[in-house]
Amino acid sequence: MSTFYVTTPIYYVNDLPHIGHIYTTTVADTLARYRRLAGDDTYFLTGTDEHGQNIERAAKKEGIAPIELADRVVSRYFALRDRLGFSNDDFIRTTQPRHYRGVEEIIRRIQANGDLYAATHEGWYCSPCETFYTEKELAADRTCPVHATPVEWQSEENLFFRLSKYQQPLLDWYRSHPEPVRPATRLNEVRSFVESGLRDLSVSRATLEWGIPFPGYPGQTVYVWLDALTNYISALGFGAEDDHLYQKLWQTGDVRLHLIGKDILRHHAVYWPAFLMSAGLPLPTTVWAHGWWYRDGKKMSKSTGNIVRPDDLIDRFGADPVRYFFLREMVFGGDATFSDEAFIDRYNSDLANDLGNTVSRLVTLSRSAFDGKTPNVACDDNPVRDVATRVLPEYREAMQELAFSRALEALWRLLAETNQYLVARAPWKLIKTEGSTEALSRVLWNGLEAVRLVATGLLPFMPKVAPQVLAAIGVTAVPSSFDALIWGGLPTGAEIPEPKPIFPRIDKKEYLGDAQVPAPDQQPKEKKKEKQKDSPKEKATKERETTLITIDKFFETELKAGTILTAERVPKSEKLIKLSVDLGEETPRQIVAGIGLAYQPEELVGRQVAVVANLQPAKLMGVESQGMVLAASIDGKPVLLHPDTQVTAGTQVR
RNA sequence: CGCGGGGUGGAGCAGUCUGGUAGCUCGUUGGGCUCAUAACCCAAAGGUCGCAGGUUCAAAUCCUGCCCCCGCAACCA
Repeated sequence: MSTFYVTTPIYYVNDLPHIGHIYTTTVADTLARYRRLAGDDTYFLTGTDEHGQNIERAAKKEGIAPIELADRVVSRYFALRDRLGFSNDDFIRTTQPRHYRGVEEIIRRIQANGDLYAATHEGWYCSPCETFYTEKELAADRTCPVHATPVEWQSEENLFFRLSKYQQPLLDWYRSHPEPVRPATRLNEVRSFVESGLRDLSVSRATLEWGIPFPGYPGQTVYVWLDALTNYISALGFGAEDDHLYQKLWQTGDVRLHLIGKDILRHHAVYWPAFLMSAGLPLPTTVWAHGWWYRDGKKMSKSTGNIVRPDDLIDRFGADPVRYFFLREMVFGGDATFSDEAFIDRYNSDLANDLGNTVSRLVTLSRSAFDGKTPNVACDDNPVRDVATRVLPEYREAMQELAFSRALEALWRLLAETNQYLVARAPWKLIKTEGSTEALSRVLWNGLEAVRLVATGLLPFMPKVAPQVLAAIGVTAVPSSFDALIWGGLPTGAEIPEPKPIFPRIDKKEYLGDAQVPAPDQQPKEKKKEKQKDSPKEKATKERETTLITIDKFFETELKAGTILTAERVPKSEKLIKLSVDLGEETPRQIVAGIGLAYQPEELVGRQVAVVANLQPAKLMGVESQGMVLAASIDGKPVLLHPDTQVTAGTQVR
């Protein structure tokens, strides 16, 4: 029995779970369930990354300890696990003692190998960011690209990992077989990154409090990736007295698979293997990166205010259809679009029509012809069986390749064949003309058997619903292995319950129509592509959306009418225009506005605009902006507001 | 020269590594069936595979150049 160890990234507790987490974990779960059924000694790990400045700061802001914040977010992940039926064998948190032990042990080994050295890390330091920037990263006048505040040249004593030493070993590893990084485009990407030269990596911070103390270097804290990546082995007991899981699954394991999003490819395909090489430990067998989900990538409908999150779909249709959609719609490795319309189309045509309806028609026929039971004679030689024996190996091959959509297509070919077969044999006619004959029994048994095979193949994908499908055709024992995945397993003469729709059809118009009516207390939200990456901006928007402010609060905003004196494009920027605006003050204000896609600088000069006058100055592309020009936003396209008649520059707006 | 992904019937995609009749799902049209969740079955229409060159007996696929779209970086203050 070979071992199969699959991991998701550990998720940063800075953010609540979102579609990206749900997706990766769903993939891992499906794979793990498949491998268990296939008979592999399977272990599935997920968890959370809980250290770092962001957590520290966010916790401080709320006046709670970082671990309290982490606990809170972790509880959300547990809720999600229950909701989506994730079958992870363990959940690692980087704040757990076992993880500390693992990190300490890997550092000990890396150090013993001479790959750690202390050096001065010099650079431009922004203290609000607690980050060093390179000259190139700074804004034009040497200010912080995030805060636009001055940075200082600081040097900090840090520990460095000799990443450069592993450039060639990594390149050799990429050449090894089977390909350690997949899909191939990602392998190319990472190879060209390594070929361009590797610099040693700083692996500690002196300014970081919330993290693992660096063993042997008081005052230093282990920096993110060395900490986080080690979870994959610390969770197995690496560095602990009892490390039997580590020994079985990692040290001598057959498959060590990391599923990741393509954004963290470099860390998993460069840093992590380099750390492992240095520590003298086995590398992952495969790092497999998937793409992004885009949301509503195409326009869904003309009416705005239509944001339906996966949560809503799960609430309404259950977790399994959403799991199905994830795995069927995205060609694993590529990008895909998540939209409600696509979901409903998939649900209706694949689940309601192809699967649900096929079950329904077979069950109805069988119950009426065979007294509420499955047919009493089985059949071993027919076109459905032929298709099944062809399609099942395709399904299994695709699953081995993580080609989930192909695996599902294969199962669906069997459903299509079943429907064709039914039309060809017309059992509903046989019932009328000949009654419950052996011939009829064979026909219906074949159809039901095909459904049984499909449902069995769907167990990894839809762990809650697939057993319901089996129960609907009289199979009450849920198979625990793919021994069940061969022709002939359907019991004859088994009781079948009264059929009820497992996948009720969704009325698309009604559903999308409903969703399009925003709740009364909610502003219509701007619809935009939503990347699954963390976006602080997006979160801020969410928090704001229903907040009412007092009039006093509003008057804190100083709005003025102003006249644009000059306008020019910010170099190298596509949408920024630098304006100087007369606000009735001694000197005109320099304001940068993101309206360059909608307006030409020439047409702006002389116009009057509404300006937020008491906004904290900020740097955009290195240019200071001392205010904000107000504009209406149509699908992100700005339309400037201006006074109805000419007014004196500096006139108050309220 | 910033990095990356993409351009294949109306829509969404596969196929490109390894050249050989252009494929899938949805949608459309016509027909069939009536067991079934307005479902299912059959048939048809619909494509200069972004453009231009090149290699080849043969190019969606390989080579060269170009155009366009989308993400990210670093931009709605």
